[in-house]
Amino acid sequence: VDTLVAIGDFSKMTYLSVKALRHYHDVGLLEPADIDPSSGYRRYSTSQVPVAQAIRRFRDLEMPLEEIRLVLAAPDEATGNKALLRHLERVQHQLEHTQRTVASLQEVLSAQVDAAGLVEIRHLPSLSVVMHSAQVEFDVCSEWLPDALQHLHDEAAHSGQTVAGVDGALYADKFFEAGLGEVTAFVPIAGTAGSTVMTLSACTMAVLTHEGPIDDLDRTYGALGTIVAERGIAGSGPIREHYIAESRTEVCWPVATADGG
Amino acid sequence: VDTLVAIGDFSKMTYLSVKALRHYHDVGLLEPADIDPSSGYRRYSTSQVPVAQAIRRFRDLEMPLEEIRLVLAAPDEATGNKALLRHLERVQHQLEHTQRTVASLQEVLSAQVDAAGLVEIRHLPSLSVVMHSAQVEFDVCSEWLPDALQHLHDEAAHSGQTVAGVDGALYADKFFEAGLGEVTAFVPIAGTAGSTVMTLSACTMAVLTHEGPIDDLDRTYGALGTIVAERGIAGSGPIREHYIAESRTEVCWPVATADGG
DNA sequence: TTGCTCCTCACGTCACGTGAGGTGGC
DNA sequence: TTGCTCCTCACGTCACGTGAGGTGGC
Repeated sequence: VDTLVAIGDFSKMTYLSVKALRHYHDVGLLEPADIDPSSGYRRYSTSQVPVAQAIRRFRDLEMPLEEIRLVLAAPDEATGNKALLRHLERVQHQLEHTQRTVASLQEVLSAQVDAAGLVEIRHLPSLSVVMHSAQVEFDVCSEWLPDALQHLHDEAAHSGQTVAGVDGALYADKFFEAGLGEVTAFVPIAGTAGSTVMTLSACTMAVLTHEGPIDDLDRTYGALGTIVAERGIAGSGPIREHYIAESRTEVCWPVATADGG
Repeated sequence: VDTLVAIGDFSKMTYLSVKALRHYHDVGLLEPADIDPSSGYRRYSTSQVPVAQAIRRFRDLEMPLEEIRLVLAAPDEATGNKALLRHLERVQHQLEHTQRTVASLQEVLSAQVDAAGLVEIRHLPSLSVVMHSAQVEFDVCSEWLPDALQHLHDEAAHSGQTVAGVDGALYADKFFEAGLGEVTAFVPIAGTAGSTVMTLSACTMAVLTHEGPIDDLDRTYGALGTIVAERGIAGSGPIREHYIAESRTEVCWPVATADGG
């Protein structure tokens, strides 16, 4: 009942290149309905047109072939839709990020911020916190962090602990340098350490407050790192951020102290 | 006067991974300010922070490294901005396309269009036209075609020719099958062939009218190709489109005729 | 002196694209 | 019979990432 067509015709019906179709066959994403045993010619059924067009749309949304395979092979529609929606959310975030990047590009191309007078060397006292650490990819951190902080707040409320300060996070060097590393979300808690409450030890850091769109946070990192390097006071340890308000973030850069802290 | 920092610190100041920084050095996009001759250690100047951050933003916008190099190496600002704006236009188109794709995804995932009753076998008479052919990439055709048609209209007006029909284009098989092939834009002209006016010879084609968003044009191709294949009337030659109105396109698929036309 | 940072290959990844060289179908 | 379509390798591309194996700096 199905009509079979050669790969060239199927290409025109789906807007997928012949090379792409052969690749999808190789990786088992879209198998031809039939293969001529003597010539090896692929024959596609016209009933495969819709799935091929769906694949093309997924690829237009930059969905990886493996994810497309999962969506198409989902045992039920709910499972497939869940994976699809997760990807669409990511696309949506990417879209918004791109638009903000375009909007702020001119500003960024102008000269570097001069923030020398705004950097403050601050002794941060030790702090009782609930915390959660994980290996996080740079690209997904902006999705991971709010979830992690929300969880910490929920747990604190649930166990009757009192939040006693502003949310924050620690970022291992590798997180920046390799694009993947340990990130620790923390929420300050009143009282002293116990089974769930940990202590962040005191340290001295150079602090610069970032105000404005979070996409420009790198500019504050650049300005702060520059000043620490110019003064020759670089220390070691994770970078720390304090989330004062929606568009107000303190960036804390480790500096060396006389006592080696 | 410049302060030099190691690659790890520069990574944190710019949000570029160490691997990316080394790669940019290898390809000559961003050279360290200094390289230790004995150890090979790269040293970056804090004054390089802004250009590195600009590179990161360009990459966020998927600008290829070669294009970034051109923007950064532009002899004057106008030249660089021109290349940048061209890319931003492409990004903007991509953004809009992605948003339309997301919006129409549900619809597309439903069953294939049944257009059997709407396909018409039509004998297209020979036609006097002004035309322009070029090798066009699939991805840029929607930008190329309006320009090409506009040029043809301008030339026709300039040489006193009368437009006598609706704009159209021919698409070689390779355009779809290899993602790159000959596309011919044409505008019908009153009168007969001369030095600039050519003749499209008569042919018989299966015609299906696409209505609605242009992003769904593949669905009409799929439906039309399916019907031609099912009836076993496939012919050869380029596919032809007629641009009747803003969201109304006739798709013409070559069919075989008794006389071999 | 001990780690830690940094170095250079060499190879892998992802989704195809690019030929080369050859056979099958109408 | 002649092209034209289709086939299978093998390798290239782009922008890095992933180790392996080793040296330098504080």
